[in-house]
Amino acid sequence: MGRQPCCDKVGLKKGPWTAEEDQKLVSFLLGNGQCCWRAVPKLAGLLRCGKSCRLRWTNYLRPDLKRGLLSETEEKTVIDLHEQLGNRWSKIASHLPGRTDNEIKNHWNTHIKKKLRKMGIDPVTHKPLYPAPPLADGGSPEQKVPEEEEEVEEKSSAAVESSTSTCAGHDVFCTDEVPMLHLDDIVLPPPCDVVGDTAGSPAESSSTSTSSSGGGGIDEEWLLPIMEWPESMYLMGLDDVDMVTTAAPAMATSWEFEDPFNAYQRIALFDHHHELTWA
DNA sequence: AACCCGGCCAACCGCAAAGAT
DNA sequence: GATCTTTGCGGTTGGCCGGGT
Repeated sequence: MGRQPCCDKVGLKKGPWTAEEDQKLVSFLLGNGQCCWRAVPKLAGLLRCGKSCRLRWTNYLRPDLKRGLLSETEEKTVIDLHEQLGNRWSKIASHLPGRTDNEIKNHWNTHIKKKLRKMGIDPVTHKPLYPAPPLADGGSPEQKVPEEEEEVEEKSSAAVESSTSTCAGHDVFCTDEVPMLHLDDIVLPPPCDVVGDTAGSPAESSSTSTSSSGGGGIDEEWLLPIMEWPESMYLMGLDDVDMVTTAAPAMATSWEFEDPFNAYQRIALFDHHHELTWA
């Protein structure tokens, strides 16, 4: 009964990922795409189980991830979807581009749940925690909130209104608020002429990483090796994985983990380029 | 300064679903 | 159709960090 845990093999590493492991995983996945997760750690030279690799990629390393707290609109969407779908975090996440199910789940448990309770709303049923008097006719009257919570209630009344009103009036999700890369946005440049085009990529929000390049924009040192990959890698088969992993240090030299997502957006461009060329 | 406590979030675990044979 | 393998999902945990005492 029950399957063996995939990570119980002796010698497999657990716990937090190191920058080096991240590099290996990203390098491998960018070079080879997402294939069989079980084979990924071996091919990428990682002492992790495939599951752990997949999780790390989908929750943290994926180029299209959006970081930071959920916006009010996103939060509203989550509440609305949760009412419809329950704890189906992955379904909910699919409506919020750039957000992961794990992120939403965490945010729900740490922020939204609490918020709803303070508002007198049961986060499970999305109904008032404190039942209304039976004679209430039509519509649900304002639920009585314990005195200690009234202040909070007042402060967030606007939020209550918006979140609860979404149940009836919410029509379309505002995914346009999420800056995502679309195929149309990507001008596929000739392989050696990409730097200029990507300089205005939508990643400006995280452009604080000026630590080494000083230019405040694209780190060409970093970008060039990446964008030059396809030329050689298209010629590689899976047997050439070693080449990919040994090529990684070239990009690793200027890998900026303090603000990796500026870079990741660039990787996304590369990834699209790569995929399209493959196709 | 030291300790405690709670919040937060990355990562793990176990199960279920989907896919392959 | 049965069995096995792989992937995906949701619940839970563990450790770090900041604020309070």
